[in-house]
Amino acid sequence: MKVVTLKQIAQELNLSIATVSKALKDYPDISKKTKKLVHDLVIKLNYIPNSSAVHLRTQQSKTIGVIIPDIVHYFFTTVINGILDEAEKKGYLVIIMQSNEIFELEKKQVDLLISKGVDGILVSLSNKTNNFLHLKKIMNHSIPLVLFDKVSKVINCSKVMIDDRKAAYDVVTYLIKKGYKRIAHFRGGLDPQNSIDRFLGYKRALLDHNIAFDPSLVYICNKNSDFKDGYDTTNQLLKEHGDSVDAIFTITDVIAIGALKYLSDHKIKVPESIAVFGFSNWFMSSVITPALSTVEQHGYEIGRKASQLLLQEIKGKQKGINVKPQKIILQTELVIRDSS
Amino acid sequence: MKVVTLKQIAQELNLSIATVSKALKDYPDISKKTKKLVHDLVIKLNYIPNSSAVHLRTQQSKTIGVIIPDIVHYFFTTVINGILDEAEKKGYLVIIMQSNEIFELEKKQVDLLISKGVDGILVSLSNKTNNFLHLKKIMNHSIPLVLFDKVSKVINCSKVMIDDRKAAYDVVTYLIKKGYKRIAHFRGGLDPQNSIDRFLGYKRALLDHNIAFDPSLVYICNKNSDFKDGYDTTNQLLKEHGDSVDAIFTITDVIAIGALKYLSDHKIKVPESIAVFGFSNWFMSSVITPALSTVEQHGYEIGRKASQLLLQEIKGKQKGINVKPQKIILQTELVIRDSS
DNA sequence: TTGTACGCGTTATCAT
DNA sequence: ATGATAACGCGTACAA
Repeated sequence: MKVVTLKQIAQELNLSIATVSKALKDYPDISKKTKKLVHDLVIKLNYIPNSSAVHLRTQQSKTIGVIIPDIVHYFFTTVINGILDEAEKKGYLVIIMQSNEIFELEKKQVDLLISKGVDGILVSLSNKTNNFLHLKKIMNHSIPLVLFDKVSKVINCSKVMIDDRKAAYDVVTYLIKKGYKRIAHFRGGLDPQNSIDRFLGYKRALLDHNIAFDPSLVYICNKNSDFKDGYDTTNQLLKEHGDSVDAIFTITDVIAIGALKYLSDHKIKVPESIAVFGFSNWFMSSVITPALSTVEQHGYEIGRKASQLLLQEIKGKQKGINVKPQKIILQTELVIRDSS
Repeated sequence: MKVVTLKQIAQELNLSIATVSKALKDYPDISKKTKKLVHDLVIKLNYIPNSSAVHLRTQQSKTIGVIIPDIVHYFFTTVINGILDEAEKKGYLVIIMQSNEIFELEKKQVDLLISKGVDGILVSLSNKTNNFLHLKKIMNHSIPLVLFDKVSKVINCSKVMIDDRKAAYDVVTYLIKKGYKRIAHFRGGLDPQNSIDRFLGYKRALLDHNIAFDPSLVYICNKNSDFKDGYDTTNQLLKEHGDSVDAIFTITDVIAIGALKYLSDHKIKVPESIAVFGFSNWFMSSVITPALSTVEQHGYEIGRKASQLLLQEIKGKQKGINVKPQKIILQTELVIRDSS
């Protein structure tokens, strides 16, 4: 079956391409009769417009691009879900690219998306991203850009995120109120903003409640950011601090679950001997025993909002309105379960 | 910053568009001097070719489309990861669409992808897909199509899948050899091929080992295909069969974990009183207590192979070679842990 | 060695 | 009510 174009339809009906095109777009100056003729043949021949041609002509690709560090991550998966739903509703397609936490890749992917002529771009920065020329390039091309989750303070574009510092503060305050005093923190790397912010929230909460901040209780736990990291770091923690520690606050649920596994393997009772508190509310967290206390981060909502914002900016741009960058901070909530 | 086209470059250098274009493509009939001039300006102005124009001209979009039922699924996530890696390697972009297990959506998404002019399409069918005209349409447009995981026997295109029947057969045979005799099966819906095949493998294994097949031990467990289904169905199973049952084989790990949770909540020992066997080797399965026995399905590999196959067919088509549909069946393996 | 001219499929303005 | 025509940006056969 040959691919059907307006031209074929026009020939078949002895009409001009222009007329067919207008008939399909329901222009008022085309007769009912012709419109019906065209519509019927279009259905019969299964005509599907060529979006590249439309794109070239209209300067709209009806496509947005997304760059995320890692798709195999429950949290990102929920975000993407939100993005897809919102985009789909407005008739946009989504190109997804994975930076694998590699800065060079992230840069290349930006170029690819620009070359594709996407109408807008959503980015969650890789942990290794430490300069932002590629984001500037996006803005220089006046392509709407929205950062989500892993954002940078340096770039002046719309952002959708949570208040990591506050969330961490709330966790640690909760633990302190519950009577825990020696609270360890398994943090992420030194660069990512959310790793920094969660750490700062942790520290601030301690100080605000007159508990000395002990740097030796803070572990960087980002080898692979997986469950084994949590397992191994717990091992190290207990070796270095014995049972003086009475709680662990981890930067992700996966790491918390690694910690729980270690504690369970070594018959250390949770939360009696040590409490564990995670971050993200990975749905698995409610299923394990003991169920994990954690922070609900509303990934789907983050994706939906980011998509909405982007689509708004795209629309604004097309209308020639200059939309100001917005910063949306979504609320988080403590989810208290059995591990704390 | 205005968007840069070949035209701008040409004007700036007082050359024709054709010369600039050829210089960039390293045509032998362009002088070194001109090439250097062009390249330098291209870098300075940050020229990025417009892919829609290229697409229109070359009939290649360097883009493939993927339709999957549900992205928030560890298994699919790993598949997508494989797809992205392979596509990226060959310079292809990936448009991901989610059917949400809705047949109507799946059909619409096929149209969208065709209209986008993707060079090829990968589909994992929704559970509710019961006719295949939309897939036929893809093939009629002579767009390469590869089905993966959830495939249909009716359509004659390339497929990448596992042998569900054999995998299930292996599981049940293993359980029988271990001494389990009253083995329940929590299956999926009646339509999806892999649900059917796993069930058939289960049944065949029983019969081959002289264990009567008892239909009352088979539960359809697909309300949401989540952990709660497993929890509730286990409840129902025990209510109806008491402790005569000594093993449960579930269609997915998530459901198995729901079952484990129920058993743990009710102090029923696993595997002493009841063994549990899952399917997929979701990475969480190794972390819970007791660690879940399951079937490794190699999702990443499925994605990689499917992508490879598709890219091959695309290449073949462009060379005018007619590539025969291939069927790749990837090996599965039993992963024996503590729950069986 | 460089440039001219055409076409990919569509939209939209302006004639007829 | 319909059609001729130009334009979007690029690639390439052919002419100069």
